[in-house]
Amino acid sequence: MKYSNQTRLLVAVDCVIFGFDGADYKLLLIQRGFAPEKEKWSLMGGFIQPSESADEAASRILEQLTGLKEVYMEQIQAFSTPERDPIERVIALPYVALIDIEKYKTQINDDFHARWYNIKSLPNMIFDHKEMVELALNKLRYKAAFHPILFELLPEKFTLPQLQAMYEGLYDTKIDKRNFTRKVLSTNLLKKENEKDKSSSKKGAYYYSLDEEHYKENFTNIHNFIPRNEIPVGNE
Amino acid sequence: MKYSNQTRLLVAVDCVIFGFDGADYKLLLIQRGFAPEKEKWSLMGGFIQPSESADEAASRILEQLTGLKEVYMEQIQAFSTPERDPIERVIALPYVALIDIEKYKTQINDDFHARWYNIKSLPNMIFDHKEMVELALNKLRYKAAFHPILFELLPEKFTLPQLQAMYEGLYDTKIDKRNFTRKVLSTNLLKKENEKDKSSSKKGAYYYSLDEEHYKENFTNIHNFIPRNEIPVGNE
DNA sequence: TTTTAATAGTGTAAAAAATACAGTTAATAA
DNA sequence: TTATTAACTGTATTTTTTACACTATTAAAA
Repeated sequence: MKYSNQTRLLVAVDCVIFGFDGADYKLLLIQRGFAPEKEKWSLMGGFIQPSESADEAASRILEQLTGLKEVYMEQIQAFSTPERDPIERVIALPYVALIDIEKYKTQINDDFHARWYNIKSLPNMIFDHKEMVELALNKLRYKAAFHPILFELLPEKFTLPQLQAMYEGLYDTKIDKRNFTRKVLSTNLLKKENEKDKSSSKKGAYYYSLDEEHYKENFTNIHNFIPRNEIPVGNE
Repeated sequence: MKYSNQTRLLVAVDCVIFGFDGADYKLLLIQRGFAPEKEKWSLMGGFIQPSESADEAASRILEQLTGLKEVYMEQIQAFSTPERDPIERVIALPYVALIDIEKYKTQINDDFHARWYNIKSLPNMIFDHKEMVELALNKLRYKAAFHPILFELLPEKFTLPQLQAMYEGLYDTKIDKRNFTRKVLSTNLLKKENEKDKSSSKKGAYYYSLDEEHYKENFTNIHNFIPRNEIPVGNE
């Protein structure tokens, strides 16, 4: 038994995969292997299969490209205009994924000719993928203003200067070091390690790591790492 | 030309339509007119047609039931588990809609046997519609904590006690009247009218209305009408 | 006419949070 | 030993938020 006289459509998920390399935000793009727009740059995506939910499809597709499982992903608004794909109508469910850029470097799947692009100089992309990236970035800026999601971009151990650079990069602003440190440490989300990162200064900066338990418990709480006047006007 | 060897699916939008009657939040439900689950309560929904986007479908479906156009609507996360509809797989895109309950009362479309239910005593609903409502409520609570969206539920003229009752109802809490008034008026979103609502007190409460221009300009800004400790842990 | 009752309206002091701001420390390299 | 470079740290001020209670208005009742 089926619903009759209704049109069925292709439904795809597209992964907007962000990384942070210590200085810049990067987006992982692939070179599309098939027509139309063969060899143009594209988000990694795929059609939802009969056996899987959208979340499962997104995880599958992310793993296919990066080898990574259990990645922080979040669905954003569907893209659904009838003509967005010239071949055939496809409803796209975009997912924002935040990964530790180092974890991907080890596992390059050459099948897709993937490449990290600086988000400030993105290539032309197929269809409406650029819009998806813009929406994803707005969402990320909005959400990161209140929730500590950016930690997903960092390796297990990181320094406060790295953390601050990550926030400064996302909002393209300078934040006062003393105020930033105070706010971050007051959340008790971080544990100080007895080890320094000497790679970027003579003095060296202490490593910190996430207090995983506290992090999970307080993930959905409202935090405020960035100054009031840098909080973006909200797209969500 | 088509994408080959891919499964096409039905895609529906479902409208989670909220109203506020001065005391309680209400949800507009319909009695499903066809199998399966005929006569069970359901969100108003429908399949996306070939010519329309999801947003357009949601607007069409909302108008079909309520007669209202240009209603505040927002898409929330897709529901996509393969078995959610027993007849056939359907991907559902739920939309939250906020309407002035008075505007609907005048235009009851009897075809759907629609009814307002208090959100505190919802009937059994088909499929996963209850989950959609829960998700929509969480989203509403979260968003309304930072953005002045609840005004969409009020008529053109409303009083401060009404406004406060609406916020208190959503968060199921009591808010200090003086602090609430100060915060609300400091946004300059409201214009005081020279007229009182005498229906709920002898003294009468002054009507206020939205300063439409200021409202639209500041809609996406971050506001804070509710006390810090009532801000919900975030689902978004 | 006076009293009662019920809700609307209003201000201030204290606490908490956010901001602005600059000198000292540590370690390597010269 | 000195110079260089980035990490680290504290306080005073401003802004925001909170806590808290009495007066005003008017219709209805006495």
